[in-house]
Amino acid sequence: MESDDAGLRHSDADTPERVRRQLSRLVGMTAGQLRKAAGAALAEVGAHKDHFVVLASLAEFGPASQSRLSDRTRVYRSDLVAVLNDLEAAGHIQRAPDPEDKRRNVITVTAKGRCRLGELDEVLAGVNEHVMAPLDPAERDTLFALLARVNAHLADG
Amino acid sequence: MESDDAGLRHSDADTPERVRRQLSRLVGMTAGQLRKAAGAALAEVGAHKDHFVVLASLAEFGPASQSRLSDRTRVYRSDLVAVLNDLEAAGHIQRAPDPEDKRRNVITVTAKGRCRLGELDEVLAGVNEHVMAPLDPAERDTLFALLARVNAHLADG
DNA sequence: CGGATTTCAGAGGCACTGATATTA
DNA sequence: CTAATATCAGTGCCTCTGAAATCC
Repeated sequence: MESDDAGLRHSDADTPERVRRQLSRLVGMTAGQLRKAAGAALAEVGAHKDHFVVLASLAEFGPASQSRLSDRTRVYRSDLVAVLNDLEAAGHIQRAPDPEDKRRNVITVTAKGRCRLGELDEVLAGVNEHVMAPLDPAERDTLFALLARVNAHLADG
Repeated sequence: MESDDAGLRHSDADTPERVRRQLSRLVGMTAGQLRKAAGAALAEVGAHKDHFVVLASLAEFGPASQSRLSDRTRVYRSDLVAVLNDLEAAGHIQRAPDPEDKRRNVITVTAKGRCRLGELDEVLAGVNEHVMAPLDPAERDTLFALLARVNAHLADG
């Protein structure tokens, strides 16, 4: 079908084919736009990408130390500190010293935090809907599946 | 078919579904990995992403002022200066004052520059092959087309 | 002692803005 | 005077590294 490569041809008349066939460029440009869209939407409600990820991980998998949270969310330990400071100041999480190991903090999501998570989830659902508007449901699944395969392949090697 | 969402399920057991269904996260992670792969491969031959883009644009569309080059490549005017300094020092391009408008420099790719472009193209072709290894040709086309459509849609709005 | 955890301080890449000097 | 060009300086976001302090 012609529509398969229509997107490619319509993209940049000023971009050489050599450049256009670089997946890294196309993915990079798209990532930048998505980051901007999600970042702006979250900023409107005073939130950040990592706030959402951390709250979601705590809500779904339960309390954890900062180290384990870092592993689960792929937010670096160093950066996690500021994120947790924000969430704690807003009353969305609680930081309590672990009685069994005084090196650790046990992070727990509060009721207010779960509410906040719902709010951020709605905001991001709106962004997702806007971003994937040109794709029908089957195409969205396909896009996710293809990206996930490339992603998993690169994570291994 | 089950294989359609297999990639999704196999991705992160530690990642909440709320997070996993954010396209911005999946695209962002993939972009990071691709950037690393391409960046490392180019660094091995002493090159940079923008060197390739600039050489390709000059080779395909001919000489241009820095301002026009910036428009064509989407490399900012400010950042383009350093890129052109590198390329000029290596003898890959020539910077000559425009006789018709003394504000402008006319940038021309040299024979050595065309040779360099071929070299970088091969390097990046290898990266592309490695990165898209798990996808068959039809899937690669589909991925490009879907991303291009999302991309074009976001570029408009 | 070696090893894990939290924290801070900072490097480096990329996208982007602002100011300045020069010339049209 | 205005507009455009090349250049330089610097901001902000994100990924990631290194080191210090505390505790096992």
